[in-house]
Amino acid sequence: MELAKNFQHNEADKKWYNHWRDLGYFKSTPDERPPYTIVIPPPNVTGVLHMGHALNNTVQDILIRRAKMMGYNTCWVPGTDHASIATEAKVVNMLKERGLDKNKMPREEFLKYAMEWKDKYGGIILKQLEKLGCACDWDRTAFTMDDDYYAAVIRVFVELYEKGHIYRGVKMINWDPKAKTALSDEEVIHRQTNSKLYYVRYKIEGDSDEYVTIATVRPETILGDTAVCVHPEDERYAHLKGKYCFIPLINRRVPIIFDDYIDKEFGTGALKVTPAHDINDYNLGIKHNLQVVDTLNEDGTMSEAAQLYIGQDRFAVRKQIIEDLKAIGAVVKEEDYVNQVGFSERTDVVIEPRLSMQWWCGMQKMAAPALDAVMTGAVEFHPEKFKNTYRHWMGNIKDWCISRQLWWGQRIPAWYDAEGGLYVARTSEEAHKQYAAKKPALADKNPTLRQDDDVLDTWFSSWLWPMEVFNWNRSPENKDLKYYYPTSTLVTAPEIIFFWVARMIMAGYEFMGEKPFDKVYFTGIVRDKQGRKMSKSLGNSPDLLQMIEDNGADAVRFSVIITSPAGNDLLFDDAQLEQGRNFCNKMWNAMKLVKSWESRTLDGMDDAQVKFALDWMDARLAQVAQEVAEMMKEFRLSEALKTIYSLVWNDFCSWYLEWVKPGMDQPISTHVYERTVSIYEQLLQMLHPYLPFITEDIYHTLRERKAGDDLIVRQLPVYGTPDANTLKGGQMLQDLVTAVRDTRNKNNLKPKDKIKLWIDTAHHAFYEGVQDILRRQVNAENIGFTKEPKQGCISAVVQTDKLYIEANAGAVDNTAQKQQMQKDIDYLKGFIVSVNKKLENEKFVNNARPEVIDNERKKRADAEAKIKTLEESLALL
RNA sequence: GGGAGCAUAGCUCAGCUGGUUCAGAGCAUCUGCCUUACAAGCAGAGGGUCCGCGGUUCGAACCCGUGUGCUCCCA
Repeated sequence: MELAKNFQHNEADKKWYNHWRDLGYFKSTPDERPPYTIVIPPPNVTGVLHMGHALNNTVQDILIRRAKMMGYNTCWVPGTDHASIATEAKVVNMLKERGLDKNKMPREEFLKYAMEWKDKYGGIILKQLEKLGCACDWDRTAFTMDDDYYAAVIRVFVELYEKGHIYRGVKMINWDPKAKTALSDEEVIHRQTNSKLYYVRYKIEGDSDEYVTIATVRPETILGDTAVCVHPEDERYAHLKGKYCFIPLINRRVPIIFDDYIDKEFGTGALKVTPAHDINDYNLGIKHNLQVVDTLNEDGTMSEAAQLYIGQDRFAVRKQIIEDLKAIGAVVKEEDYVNQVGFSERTDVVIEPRLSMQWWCGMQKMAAPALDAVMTGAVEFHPEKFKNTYRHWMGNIKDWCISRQLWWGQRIPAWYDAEGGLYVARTSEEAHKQYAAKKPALADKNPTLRQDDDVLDTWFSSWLWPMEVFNWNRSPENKDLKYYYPTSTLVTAPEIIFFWVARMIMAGYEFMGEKPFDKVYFTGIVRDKQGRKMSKSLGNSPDLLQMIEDNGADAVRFSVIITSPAGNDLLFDDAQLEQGRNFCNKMWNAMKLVKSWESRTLDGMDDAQVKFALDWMDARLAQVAQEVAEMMKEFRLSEALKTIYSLVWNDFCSWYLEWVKPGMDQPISTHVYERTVSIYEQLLQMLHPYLPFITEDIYHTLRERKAGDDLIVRQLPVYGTPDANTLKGGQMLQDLVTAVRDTRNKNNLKPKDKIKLWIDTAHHAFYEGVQDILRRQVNAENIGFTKEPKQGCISAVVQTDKLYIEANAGAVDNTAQKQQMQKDIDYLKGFIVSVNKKLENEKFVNNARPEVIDNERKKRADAEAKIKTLEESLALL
């Protein structure tokens, strides 16, 4: 078979993904093996694959594939999240394009459109994950609005209500005037914003022409002011005790109140109090029994209660009211001011604090075991630093606003009767039963109970994800749930530690009595070369699918992992993509080389000459396997990949293959060939979780495989302890080769110029074993041993061995070499001085550990020996 | 305002319990090679005040303090 010049990723990606899937390698059913389970952080149905997903899902795929090769029964559950706000907005837009209006259709009709939209677009992102190579069990694909899932959410709501965790109440909430819904605190993003601080004076009641001046960045809320507050110890205002002032433009008479909540230094020290539109003002209002005037409509326009500007947008009014206040001389001054403004995570509009009746979930009780689990390490966080963040949030946790004024989502299972009575039940029938029990007299009059219009926060459904994807609600004792739960590892972004991770842990303990996962690995954030977060608005997010198409999934995976140290942000750069591509090419070429030997094998050849290479490569494999295992335990994926990369490129390609390479058209020992193939297979195994496609492809190209012999399921071998001497010998051999090549370079000897190499060494046995390799690697005609300096040769030193290079070339210029040797000698002498200082220091000898002292002595002895060798060689030059 | 983290080669980062064979890797750069798998390559090389200052210690990239700069989270 003629092999392609390069790895053809387009064909291979498709071919092997289908192969794995069709043979059922992604599927999992409980058996006697230990499980390794991951539930995908469900991407939003509205989304398309971006770099963040690429990183997150590549990490999960690596963990899954590695676990698969280590004998675990791996189960990676994919799925999507219904994303209440985002999806509803998309569907509303779609309707608008078709000339339809959500507000003019019944709820059921809207939901039909929404479901239609979800069916059409909701699966796109999962299809894209296939392109990346994700080994998900597609038969288990879940969705947070599936019927069973929906029922689970309702059940949880009812149970928590019955336990007293869930309640209904009026509180200050974060209102999104675009989506026209309440949001939880976590859905508000605070951003530094350039604003203006306006100083406005309010006339004091009475005959005198006295004013009190307040400062505000939201002048439109003046119309909702119901007091002015000052500090009780502020002498400037002491005389205003018991007085009233008038809100300008509308002349509302409001009291001047005193409270030590006030910061005397801020603004004028006098605060306008708007209980309906600021949480702190609201609290002040309760304390001082103030009137509440809600001046905003749900869409962010002014309400009738504002008296002025009714129906105009809040930001237009902000400008207009200042003009109008100026006209009556009420504006004292204005200045630039930088403050934090809350924006909606989904719609990016400015959030309005607003008093509103909503459903709340009490968090304190559920937080306790969840906090404990992470602090004691029952649930491990990687990197550990996130434990701090978690503790801080859990320690200051507030009740969760779970109702949303939307239709797309689980509708709140609460019913109201005509008198305002409330019934929380899983079904309408049950609600009616409750009603009948409570009001038997009215029950047979066929009462109408009205269900709450609102739906639940999406996170109120996704916090059940690790249990509900295994059908907790339908059958809590089912064998999948028992086998796969708690799941093994959750891989997610630190930005949703509160939204999701914390709440899943709470739900796990609350409903399962058990944590949802053993470990959480937080990946970094994907940034561009300049360190900016990748985002749609910046347009700095590359087209991932195109990137996969152009470079292959393996190169993309390589690039996102190689630059992504555990838990740190990832600076994405095309250079890494190229590195990944080059690496694939390198492996392909190595395969071609090995393949070219297949037809040249010869039984019974004497392979003593290359035995060292085989032993050394085996030792390196064992060593790296051990290192990689350690790194993977700590989620140091990037380091693990770097280590394997270097093993493949340097150890295997640059050294090993050269060491065993037969001469032009020469045969290769069958034994050496077989061992080489086996070594390559082991490298492929090690690498497979990171670069699944090319490794599987090479695995099958390397030799014919029986059905079912696929790399994805081939079990990793168990390696013994690598032989330290062999490893040391390999290093020595490499040092020798490099030293001779360097010397040749420095003396202008061309690679083709033949040399003779003489060695003065005490380690004959070692050289016997590697002589032939060394000879070929430095292109020497002959290697001999000597005890005497070789006159007329170029000399070099490796450790304490002296090398003499006899070249036919003309006069050699050894000035540079002399300088280098002298430099080395000087360095070593300095080194010995510092070691001696230590060894002569009584405090060091008395305090340091014995092995440290021994090591220092050994360093000194080694350095002395080396100096001696160097000096002798130098004298010769 | 509260909390967390970071600062090491041009860039991205390693450097676990302090011990000059410990100042490292990859990429980039430079030099020489179209050497019989690979120029998407091979062989070599250069490159650092380990952010500043102070302290602890026989000894500090590493520990402590402090300053500066940056990032993130929370209010």
